[in-house]
Amino acid sequence: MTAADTTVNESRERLLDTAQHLFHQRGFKAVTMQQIARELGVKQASLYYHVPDGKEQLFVEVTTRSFEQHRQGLQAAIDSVGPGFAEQLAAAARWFASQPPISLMGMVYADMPALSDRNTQRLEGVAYRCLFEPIATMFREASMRGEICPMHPDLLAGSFLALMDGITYASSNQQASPPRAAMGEAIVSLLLDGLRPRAENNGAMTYALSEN
Amino acid sequence: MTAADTTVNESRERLLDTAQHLFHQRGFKAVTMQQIARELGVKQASLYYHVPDGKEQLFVEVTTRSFEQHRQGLQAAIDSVGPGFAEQLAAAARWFASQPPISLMGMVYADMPALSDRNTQRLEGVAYRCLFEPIATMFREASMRGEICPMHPDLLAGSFLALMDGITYASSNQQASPPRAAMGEAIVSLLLDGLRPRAENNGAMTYALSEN
DNA sequence: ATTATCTATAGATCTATAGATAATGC
DNA sequence: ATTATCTATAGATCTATAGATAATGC
Repeated sequence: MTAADTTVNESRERLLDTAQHLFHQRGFKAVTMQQIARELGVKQASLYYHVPDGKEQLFVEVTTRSFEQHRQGLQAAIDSVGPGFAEQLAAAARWFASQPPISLMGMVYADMPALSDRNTQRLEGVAYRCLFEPIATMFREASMRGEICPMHPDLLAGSFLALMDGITYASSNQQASPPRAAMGEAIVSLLLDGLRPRAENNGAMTYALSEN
Repeated sequence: MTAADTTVNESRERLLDTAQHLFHQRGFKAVTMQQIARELGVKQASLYYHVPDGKEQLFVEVTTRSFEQHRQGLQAAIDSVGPGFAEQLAAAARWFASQPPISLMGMVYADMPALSDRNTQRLEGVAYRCLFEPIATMFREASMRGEICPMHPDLLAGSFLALMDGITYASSNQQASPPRAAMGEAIVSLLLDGLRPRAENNGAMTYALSEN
């Protein structure tokens, strides 16, 4: 515990990565320490050497880590394209499409209720700060610059997150679904221009109706 | 089993209602037979008289029932407003806002992996037929009538479902969130007109920027 | 005789701990 | 001596079954 604090701990990192992957794919309750151990090729009890505080703490740690990564990547993506809102929204969508799914709504539905109140509150706070806040700020600033119609930034941020979360569902569930990046682009243009045909149709629409 | 098939079975209905409520609020794995029994004021083992095929079959039954109810209500809502797309979309949104949440994405994330393959496929089929199909058809027909820009109806249906699912999340999670019906309206106008300011701004936007 | 409950419990998991064991570095 | 694993297992759940018990209707 003393020297390992500073040293890069290879085994522990592998454990966290594996747990993160499994948890975010199947949920806290559905994943057992047994399964994580099997994936790593060790015995279940051996995990507790690296994670002495147990399964719930492990979940909180990897989820927090994942959300922090999203905050950083999301902010970098938004900042990388300058102050135009349409570009920022597209950059945010590309970021989500490039990342492994988070199933935010699934977590709230199934994982949070299984955690202690303290951990639920903590994770909700992290989710707010890392995912909701950066996006709401983007909408709020665009609104103040007059680039978008004045709608409640919180509602827009929640809608955007729900849509990004939904891309996961569609692409895992549907047979022969389009790539996630293309779905992200289509959703961005939907959010920008809406469904109603415009007089000045400048061809921003992708994803035209094919068959079915 | 012989006479009870036709007779309305009061206790069994109460059991199904309670199970449906709990399952769709917390998920298949998180809800125990113990909890369902406690809610009903009976002992856990007594449930098996009404549901001899066990917990998983109970989940499949109540989820199927719930999806069928959605199909009926959704179709009735859409049909009740005639052929105008904007009205149909608003009616569908009102339907979802009026119903207890389904957490469709949460189910796919957490519940499906815990079921047998057979039951997963069955429920996916029911979800497709009851939720996805009616909405995709609405978009497809509006598209053919030229009322909306030509975008892939499946993508639009998935996006709409994700947004309706997301309303749940926002209204359960956010402090002092607006009522679900108002969020539904705002999302409909967002989908119709998009975020970009229009020259001919006919004031369809609700939910104007307030504070924060 | 049928219906609907109950008590008791087997059997299956799952988390987490205790203590042994092997390998590595001083 | 420290690090990282292992075996073994206690203790807590959870599902589902077996068989007893009470109430109702013929």
